[in-house]
Amino acid sequence: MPELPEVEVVRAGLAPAMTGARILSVAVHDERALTRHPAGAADFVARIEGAEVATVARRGKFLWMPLVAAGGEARSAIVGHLGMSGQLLLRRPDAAAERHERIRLYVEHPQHGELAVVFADQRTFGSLAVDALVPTGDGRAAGWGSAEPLIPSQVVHIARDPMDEAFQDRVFRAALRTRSSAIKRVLLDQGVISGVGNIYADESLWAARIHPETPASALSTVAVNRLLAEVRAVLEKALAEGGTSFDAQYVNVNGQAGYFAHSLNAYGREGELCARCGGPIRRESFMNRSSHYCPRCQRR
DNA sequence: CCTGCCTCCTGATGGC
DNA sequence: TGCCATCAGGAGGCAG
Repeated sequence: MPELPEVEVVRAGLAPAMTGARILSVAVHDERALTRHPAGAADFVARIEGAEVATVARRGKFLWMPLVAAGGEARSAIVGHLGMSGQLLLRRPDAAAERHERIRLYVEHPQHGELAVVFADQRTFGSLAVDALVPTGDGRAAGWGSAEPLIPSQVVHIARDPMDEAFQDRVFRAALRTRSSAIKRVLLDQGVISGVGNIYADESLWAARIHPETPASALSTVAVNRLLAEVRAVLEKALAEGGTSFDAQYVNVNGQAGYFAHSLNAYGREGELCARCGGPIRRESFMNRSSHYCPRCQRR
C-alpha cells in the first residue's frame, strides 16, 4: 500500500522535525519491527541513542536517516520500510501508545523541542534497522532528501525511482528490451525501477493503454516512453493529493489520510466503467495479487 | 538470470 | 450469532 507517493509524504513530514534532532532514547515494544536488524533490539538501541539525525532521505519505498556521531560524518543510518501497513507518526513524547505501536524514538529538536517518532505497523511487514552507509554506484546523490552519494547497504540493490533526477530513462528502456516477463512484473521489480507497487502499476498501465501482461521486450520505444511518462504523472498526482488511503493503514506523520483514492481509474474498480472507453474494468489474479485493467483499451 | 511459488502478519469481510 | 475461509500485498528467499 505505501508506494512512492505515500512514502514521500512521510519523508517530507518527518524531515523538518528530524533534521538536526538528537535521539534521546528508544523503546522497542515489538522486536518483529526489527526484522531488518538481525542483531536485535539492544544493539539497535545502543547504535542510535545519543546520535544526531542529519536528514531524512528516500529512494523508492525505502526511507533512511543518516546518523552523525558527535562531531563526525554520517557512517550509518536508521533505515525504514513501511511494508504493507507501517506508519511513522510524530507525536508529543507523552502521547498514548498507538494501536499497533512497535517502536518509539524520543528525540529533541533545537527548534521544536522534544518529540516522539512512533513506528506503528498492523501487519509487521515493515521494519526499522541501523545500517552502514556505503557509496552509491554512480557517485550521485542517493535519493530524495539526500545530498550525499551515500546509501544504506540494504538499499544498494534498489534501483533509482522515476522521480529521481539521476534516474536514466535510457537504462530503463535497455532493461525492458532484455526481459520477456510481463511488463507489470517488471514495473514491480524494485531492482529495475523502484517506488511502484500494485496500485500505481495498474494506474500507470491503464493511463499508457498497455496490457499488464504484455512482454516487456515487445513494447516499442514509443510505448515505453509513454509508460514512463504516465508512471511519473500518476506518482506526481498522487503525491500532490497526499497519497492513496483506502483505510486507516496509510496516513501522513500527523495521522491524516490522502485523497488519491478518488482519482483511481483502474485499481479497485472491477466491474465499474472505464473512464476512457466506457467498457468494464476487469480484475484478474496475477502474481498472487490482483491486476485491474480495461480489456478494451489495454489490448495485448 | 529468470520464473513461479511461498512466507511473514493482522484485521476486515462474506458465506453459511 | 459464531466460525472459518479468503483477501489485502511489499519484499525476500528458494527451487528448478
